[in-house]
Amino acid sequence: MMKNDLPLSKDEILDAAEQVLRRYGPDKTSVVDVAKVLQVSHGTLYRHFESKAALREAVTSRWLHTSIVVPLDAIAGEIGGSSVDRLRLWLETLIQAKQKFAAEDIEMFAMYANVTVIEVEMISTHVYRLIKQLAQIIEQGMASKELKQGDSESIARAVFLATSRFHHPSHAAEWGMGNMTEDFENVWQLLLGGLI
Amino acid sequence: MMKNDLPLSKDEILDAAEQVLRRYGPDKTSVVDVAKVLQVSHGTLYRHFESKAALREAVTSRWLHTSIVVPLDAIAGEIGGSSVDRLRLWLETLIQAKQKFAAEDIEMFAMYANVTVIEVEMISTHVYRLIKQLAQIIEQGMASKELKQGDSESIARAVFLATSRFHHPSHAAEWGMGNMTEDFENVWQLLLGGLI
DNA sequence: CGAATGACAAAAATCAAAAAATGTCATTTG
DNA sequence: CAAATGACATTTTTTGATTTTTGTCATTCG
Repeated sequence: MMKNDLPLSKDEILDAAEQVLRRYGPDKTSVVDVAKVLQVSHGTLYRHFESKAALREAVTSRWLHTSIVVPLDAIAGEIGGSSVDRLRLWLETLIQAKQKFAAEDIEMFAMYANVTVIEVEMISTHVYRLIKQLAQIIEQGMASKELKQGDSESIARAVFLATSRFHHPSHAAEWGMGNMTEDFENVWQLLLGGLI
Repeated sequence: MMKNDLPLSKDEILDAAEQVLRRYGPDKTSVVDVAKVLQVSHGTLYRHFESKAALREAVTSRWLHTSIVVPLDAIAGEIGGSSVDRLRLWLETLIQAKQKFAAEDIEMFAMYANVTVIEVEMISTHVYRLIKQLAQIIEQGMASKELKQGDSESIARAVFLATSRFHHPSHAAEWGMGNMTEDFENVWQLLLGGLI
């Protein structure tokens, strides 16, 4: 029983999976539920994804890309203007996006937090991409003498790691408790001293 | 049925609890198990601790104090010598202690990681104590002009937060994966730039 | 023939009954 | 009489039987 004659695409499956996931949450979502939405048999989904884990990873990966990587890339890709400002904007955008999703897109964030623990490979790739963006900003700053010279990628990684508490999902419980804004401001000032 | 005529002390109970906990792990340890070791009835323990949670908290608190706070206090309390060196030593000692316990004293570390999530009050007190130690080192550095002037406590807090990834228990899974040593070195260099 | 199906075995989640643990307190003990 | 007990009600965990879900693949469909 197929929905229509068009062949089933990966993106259609991801759309359905994301929709079901948002409705039922990551724990209560089964492959059969996803298949039902698409009006196909669950066996069909296994022609497109190796396993349920692979499907979850794909959903998370796409979500991370569109809601985190793309917006940040727009900032990192800008040319001209102050690198320091752009660096700060990039970090604030990352942090706000994570904290906003943790509060509002709860089911997706729960899945992402889970995947972070399980799918180490996929997450390191994602993190590496983000660090590359940071390095891009930092390189520009070095070129314009706005920032101290140094190995942009090491420094980018250090900046990313030093701000983990504000964007890593395993700290989500602490967000919204203390003075996140003030804490970030202090860390930023400290890092800035090492950067300029 | 008492072990002997001496009245039961809190420390005796904590010793027994810690022993049972190390043997069975935090999940499988019951108040009755602890009472059995002490050869008293479990009701007796409730004369000394309000609840099982309070007992767990007390065990964790004592463990944190002797294995983390005291050794670090020795470093923070030293007088003379380079503050930068002491600061680095303090951080390395904290990080090594945490990572060592995560690997070797698995049951106690599991309980501590758990308590970190549940007993927010107790952990903030502990963290505040550590930040005070850091501030002490930083103040000395400021007095001797080794470090830039500034609000020592804000800076201490920023240093602590910026190094979270290396000592916060919710990152324990990541320890022993990548290049923790190199990553810390890079973060340290970055922070140092902001400090001196 | 490529895409989809659905029957099936194996693995995992669920649920309700049973067992164990927590926490209270009237009573006992030294 | 201060300290400890252990019987008891309540809550939580365990257990094992049952159901659901995952993943495979021989067969069907267009």
